[in-house]
Amino acid sequence: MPSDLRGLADIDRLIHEPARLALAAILSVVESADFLYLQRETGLTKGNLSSHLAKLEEAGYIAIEKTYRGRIPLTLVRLTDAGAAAYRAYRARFKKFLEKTG
Amino acid sequence: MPSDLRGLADIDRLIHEPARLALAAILSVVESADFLYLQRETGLTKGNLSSHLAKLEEAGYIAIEKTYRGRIPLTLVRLTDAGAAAYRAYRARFKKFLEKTG
DNA sequence: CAAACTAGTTTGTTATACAAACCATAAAGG
DNA sequence: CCTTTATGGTTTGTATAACAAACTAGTTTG
Repeated sequence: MPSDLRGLADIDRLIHEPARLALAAILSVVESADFLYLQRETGLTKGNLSSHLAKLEEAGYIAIEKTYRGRIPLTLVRLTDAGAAAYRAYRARFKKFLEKTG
Repeated sequence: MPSDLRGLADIDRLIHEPARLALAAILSVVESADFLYLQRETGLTKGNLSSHLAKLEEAGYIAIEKTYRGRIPLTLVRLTDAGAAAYRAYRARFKKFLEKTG
């Protein structure tokens, strides 16, 4: 039991943050999503979404592809394998916590 | 589904923080605990434990009683009703997220 | 009586999340 | 045209935050 609690300390903070957790949850089921879709779904401002995406990209959890729809810029985001694995691990870790402390 | 994700944004950050989540988990099952016991269980330094406890106390989630064991100071901590309710709500919220995004 | 231990708190640094301002391009209106 | 208005973002600034390290105060031990 104690070890389960201490384990919380080294949970993946990158995914633990609610905004990014929501992003991971969306991206885990959609192949890819564009910036504005993510903004609508999460309710984040553009600024915050941009910086959260930057962090996830730095970590290698997502890949960002900047392209165009016609001549309007379009930013496509998808979860990398590493990102999907991190998300799964996070969920498993948290689920275990909820069960053990049920 | 979107509404479930946006709901993450207003999850209780005070409890969401892993160190405090561990504290809440412990306190939810022990009636009361002293400072050093909490430190051992969580693996936190005294400084961090002290400041996390201060935050939980400010929020009214815990009550701190400073007393003595012989002539050695002893800090006893227990979850308030509000704290217990917040912890339950947090768990319920997160459990729902895990289920919906399963 | 000095060293070391117990039980914490205060202080300082670094990182983080969020909001607001900014920038570039494109379509629309007069 | 050319100047608003909308689209699609990025950069910048600020207030909180977590964490570690230093400090305080009293106590026991050698």
